[in-house]
Amino acid sequence: MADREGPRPGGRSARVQASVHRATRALLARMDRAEVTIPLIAQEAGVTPSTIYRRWGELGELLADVAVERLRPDMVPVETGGGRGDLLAWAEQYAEEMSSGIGREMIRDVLAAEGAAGPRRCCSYARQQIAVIARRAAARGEAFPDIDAVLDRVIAPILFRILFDEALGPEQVGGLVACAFAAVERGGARGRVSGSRRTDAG
Amino acid sequence: MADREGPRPGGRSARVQASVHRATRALLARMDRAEVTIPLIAQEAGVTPSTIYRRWGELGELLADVAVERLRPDMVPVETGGGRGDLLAWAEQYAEEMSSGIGREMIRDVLAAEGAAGPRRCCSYARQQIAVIARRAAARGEAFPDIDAVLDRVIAPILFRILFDEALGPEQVGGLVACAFAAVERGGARGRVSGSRRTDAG
DNA sequence: CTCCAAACGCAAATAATTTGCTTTTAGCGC
DNA sequence: GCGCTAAAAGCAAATTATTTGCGTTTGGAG
Repeated sequence: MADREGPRPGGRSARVQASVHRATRALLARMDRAEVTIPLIAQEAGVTPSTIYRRWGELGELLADVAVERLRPDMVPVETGGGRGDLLAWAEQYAEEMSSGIGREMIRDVLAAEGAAGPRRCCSYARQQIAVIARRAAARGEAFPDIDAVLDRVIAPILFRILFDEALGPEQVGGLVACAFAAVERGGARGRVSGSRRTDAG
Repeated sequence: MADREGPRPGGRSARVQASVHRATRALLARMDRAEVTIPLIAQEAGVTPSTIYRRWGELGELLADVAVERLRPDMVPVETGGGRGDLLAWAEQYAEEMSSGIGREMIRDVLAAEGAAGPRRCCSYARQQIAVIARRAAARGEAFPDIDAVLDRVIAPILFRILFDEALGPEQVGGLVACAFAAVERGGARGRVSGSRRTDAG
């Protein structure tokens, strides 16, 4: 649970980063994304543009940085009494948040950035949330699909439809959750059909 | 099957568009994406930058335009004798192409552009290819999953892993195809678990 | 053939990005 | 606590990209 990559929280560097992030969020809320520029953000943050250029390189990297931070889950998944209900509730909320205009923009910002670090962090956020639900289910002795099966069968379709087609509604998310559970309830095994996969959670 | 959105093929407008596209592809092949700029493309295409700015607005739009065109399938899915084999072969090739460096870049370019038209076109390309396979299977009297089920269970995980995590190998793609067929072979019904969805292909 | 509107070229004006150099500041050994 | 050092920030000039107004070309319609 490292705070940020800066040297020390409280130092000037951290202060600048926080200020730039805050300014970016403020501008993003106030105006269209296409009109947000680095000089604008710099002015809003009370910082010179070259500072931002040197630190982030280009606008896309900064937007991705801000988006990843906003995408970090801030709550524990709600408890409904059963693993399936937990997953359904979480997935429905996830789909709704990601389908919103701002959610879609954040995902695209994360994907547009140069490296693969941002997308992976988002993936690991989802993994962590699902892991919490899975752990609770296991503690109750319930069957629960493998985390990667949930990623493939629930998260992947949700994001795919948002990015490439049209966002799914709650009912269709329910179908995905049912599909994820179908395999577990059929065989005694985990939900995954094919070969092994690493099980790290980020 | 419209050719392009231009007025007429052969007109000046179409010639310019073709030249710009060609120049973009050439530069993309020759140098890093981060170094490709509109003035550079204009020079390579023998066109003034303002033409590109007025037509595409920004680099991202042009890159997306070029990427969508490159993503358009240029072959009919190979026939293996059965729908399942057809789907497996097609999905494996699709996963491999999309996992490559250039494939990943094209997907990201398409997603980064402003409107939703690019991503939708890519989605409909996949739909069309799957529809071809499904039609062949139907002609043979075989059971075959609903196209949307294939999108959710095969395409979505493939793209999700490429974009957010780590690309799947052929073996794992096989697992996805098996999953898509599991529901069809279980019930007599289509592969989809939940409510209705539009069935347009394009 | 002539006209019209859309698309292009050109060049000036504006805005963004890069860069060299100076100044500030956090972390560290004394 | 006190200076030292290196990383990060500020500043301003230089470069590069983007926008824009206006004249010219061109494809299509009457």
